[in-house]
Amino acid sequence: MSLRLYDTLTRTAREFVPREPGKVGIYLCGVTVQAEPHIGHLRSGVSYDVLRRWLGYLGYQVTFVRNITDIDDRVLARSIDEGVPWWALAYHNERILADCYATLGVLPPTYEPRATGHIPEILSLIDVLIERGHAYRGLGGNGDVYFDVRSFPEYGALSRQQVDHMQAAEDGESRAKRDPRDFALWKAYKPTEPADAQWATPYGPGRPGWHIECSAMARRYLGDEFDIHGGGVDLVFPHHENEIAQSRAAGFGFARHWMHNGLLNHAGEKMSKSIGNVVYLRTLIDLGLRPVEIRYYLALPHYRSLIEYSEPAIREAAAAYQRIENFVQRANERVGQVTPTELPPEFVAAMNDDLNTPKAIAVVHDVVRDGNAALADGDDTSVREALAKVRGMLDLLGLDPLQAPWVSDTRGSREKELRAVVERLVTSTLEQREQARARRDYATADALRDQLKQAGILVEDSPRGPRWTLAEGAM
RNA sequence: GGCGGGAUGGCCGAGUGGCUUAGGCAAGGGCCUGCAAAGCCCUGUACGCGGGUUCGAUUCCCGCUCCCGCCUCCA
Repeated sequence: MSLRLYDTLTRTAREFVPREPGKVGIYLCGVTVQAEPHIGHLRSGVSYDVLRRWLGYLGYQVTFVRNITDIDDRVLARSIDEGVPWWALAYHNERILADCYATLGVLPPTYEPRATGHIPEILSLIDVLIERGHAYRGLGGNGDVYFDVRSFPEYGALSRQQVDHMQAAEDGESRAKRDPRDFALWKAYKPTEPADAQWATPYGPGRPGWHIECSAMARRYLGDEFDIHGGGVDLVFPHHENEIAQSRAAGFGFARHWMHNGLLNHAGEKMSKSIGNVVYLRTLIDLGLRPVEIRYYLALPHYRSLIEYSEPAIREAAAAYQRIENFVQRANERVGQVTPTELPPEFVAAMNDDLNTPKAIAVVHDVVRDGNAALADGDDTSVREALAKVRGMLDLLGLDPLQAPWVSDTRGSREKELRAVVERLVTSTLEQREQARARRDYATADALRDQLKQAGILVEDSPRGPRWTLAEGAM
């Protein structure tokens, strides 16, 4: 069974055929680091992380490039507002972004290039476009360089727009353009911008336009042609359309497959700083949600569907994840480490069908149910089998509770010792409780259980004796 | 105005021309338990509205309503 992925260019789910057998190159439009990322940005990160893990499962060697836009109008504007250097602002937010990704278990990309680190690549691409007659210097010598949309007949193919039907941008530079729809490859330095936000070039001092960096960096790390290009649906036009125009007009094959994730809305609108409806990762953590639960929430709906954020919905997702996690913990206590087994075919089929994670997770729940029944029946063979399957599936979604980063690393800390101490204390109390239960002194038994609960420890009885866990929010 | 996506049971969320019509959360009933927790079993009977195609449509076609996104910075 082969992987089928929806391709925005053809508007169909197509079989994924790598350019080179066994290898996949992916370019994902990352984030402009003008501010702290919100969970909408992070959703995109999680979606493509699942894709990447799945490609790895299918045996591909994945080169995953996710860029950082560290200079653009907004970064500069904000740096002036805040009175900090634009590069300091960008780096500060880049660190927060990296931290958020790590918190949600998003694997680091193979490369994470920054726009400002690729000025030479950008300039040489612009040169090629000028040479080939697809770009020109701003009329009247304004120092900008524009892409000539009319020179590229395919323009509009991705977004299915026709140049003539587009609303012309009414920016101040329109008089310097041959056509109002032409877009800037290079932007001349303006005195209102930070003095250090400029590079000397044959066209005059300035900085790159937004779209050109992706064309330049994708080529730098993935070559003239590569497998998959991804980003949010809000990037289809103009950003990705312009990338295609730049790269293909320059003579490169560019992306063979276009993927776009759905957005995350809040209060009926797209989450965005300017609308003011943003929710941050830390907001959710302050709500008592654990990162793994947040990841589950973001990974559960199909990547192309819209998520309308709401607190009840994310809490519900947390409860659903806990059900899975409960099984994994219990089963692990019973049978311990399991050897990886083949994944359920329904799971594989769902993932191969344009990454149908809701269906795939339904399979996880099905196996969890069987596993719970096996646990109740004391059928360790079946428990072991179910656990291996569940953990295998969860691992590909980045949700295995027994895998990093969800298990705490106690190496070199005293936490391990602390745990051992708690273990001894709880065990001793539980022994007293068992003695009380044995003599049918339930008042004492219940008092001991309540005492532990007060301390944040939940006790459950089973035919195999009591079991304890840390209560939710025991901190 | 142009281009796209969507409306599924109390809620979240897949999916399908008919067959026992995902999965989860919540709810009710049962089992298990000293009680509880966890778990297992059972129950609900949904596809925005109006037409059409069809033996049969939630699923295909047409129209309508409403929502979201893009066309300006945007994952």
